[in-house]
Amino acid sequence: MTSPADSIEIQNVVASTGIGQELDLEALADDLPGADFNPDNFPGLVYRTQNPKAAALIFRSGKIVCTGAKSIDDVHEALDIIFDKLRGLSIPVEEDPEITVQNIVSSADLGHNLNLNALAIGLGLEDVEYEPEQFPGLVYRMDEPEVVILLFGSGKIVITGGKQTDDATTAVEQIVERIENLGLLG
Amino acid sequence: RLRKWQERIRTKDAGERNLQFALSEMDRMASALGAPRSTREVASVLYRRALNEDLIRGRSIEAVSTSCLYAACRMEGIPRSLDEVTEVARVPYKEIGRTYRYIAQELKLEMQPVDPKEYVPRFASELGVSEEVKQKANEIIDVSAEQGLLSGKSPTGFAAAALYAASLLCNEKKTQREVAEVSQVTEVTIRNRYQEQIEAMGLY
DNA sequence: AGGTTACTTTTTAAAGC
DNA sequence: GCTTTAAAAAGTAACCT
Repeated sequence: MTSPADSIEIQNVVASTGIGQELDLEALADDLPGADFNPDNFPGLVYRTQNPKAAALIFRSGKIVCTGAKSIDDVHEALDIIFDKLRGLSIPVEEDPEITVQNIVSSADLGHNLNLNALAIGLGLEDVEYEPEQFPGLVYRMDEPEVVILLFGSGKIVITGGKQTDDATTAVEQIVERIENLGLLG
Repeated sequence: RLRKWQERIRTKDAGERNLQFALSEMDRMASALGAPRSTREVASVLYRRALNEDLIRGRSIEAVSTSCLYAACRMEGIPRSLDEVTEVARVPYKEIGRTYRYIAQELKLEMQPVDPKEYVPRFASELGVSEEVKQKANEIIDVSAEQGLLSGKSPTGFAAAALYAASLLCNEKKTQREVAEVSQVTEVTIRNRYQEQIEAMGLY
């Protein structure tokens, strides 16, 4: 028997860090092949790593946002690549800049179709946003852990807003229990 | 002290002027949408509640007025789709949707999802089909919704497909194009929902 | 009629308007 | 509030063949 918690897959990890050094993004855009910098549109320089696949937003302040990685390890690997590139450009970067995970997006499968109409009423209309005319997913804001869950008619779900790896696991266990108690799972 | 008093008067006057503007806007849009007087009254009550609870700060009067009217139509059981409302509104679709969700949440309206059957009478009369077609469409909606086909689907597209299917079953055929026009849904969506619904009815 | 692309929702940091 | 980045879910839409 496979439980929904076993179907959890991390899809995206967002993290922030900083090199503790101001940067000249115009010069960096010229020195970093593949860098996208359009200060008129957005103040950050966009740099993409291939292995692991991730995108970094580098700011003038030296602060960096990394997104698109599939695991926390990948976030560290991607940022290490960027730190080394900067060092290669004679830009001083601290030994191990602190990296903070800001958001983890995961997907999972409850294994049964869901009646979203009944679920909206069962979970409580005050805690739920379900507007199928605008978006097919039901939006449920969970308090503990503090995450947002998108539930679809297929039983597939998305858990986002968590900062720890096990937030998604706890959230899935909680939502499965609530849906089961409502008699709305399978 | 006098300044504060004057400012209060000014704010109150501005609020009253804005309220009059909001009421006239809701009236204009309600007329354009063919919504009855009761709907305008519900919408104005919602707007006054939003005003009293200070929900308009940081939002445009237009967006709040439009959202109140959209919510009122739904509460009265005679919904207008966001696309239809957008056609007579002066704010974009996305802003109406976002403002509506905010107002519904803050005023604790506890809005139920729109029942596709609520679109049948209006779409049917615009198509000029018989009472039999309406009844058949309602039956198709109930049967396919019971089989779980409604989850995540647009109520407008669901109603449109049911009316298309019903018109065929009752020998009063309306083309997908005709149904698409009155429902503001694409023919592709009608086709997709139609296929699922006739299977649910055991009619393929 | 089908296929591709792209937009809707949620989350999160960053700097600045 | 907006701008940008990534990712999943499923529905709808626009455009092309």
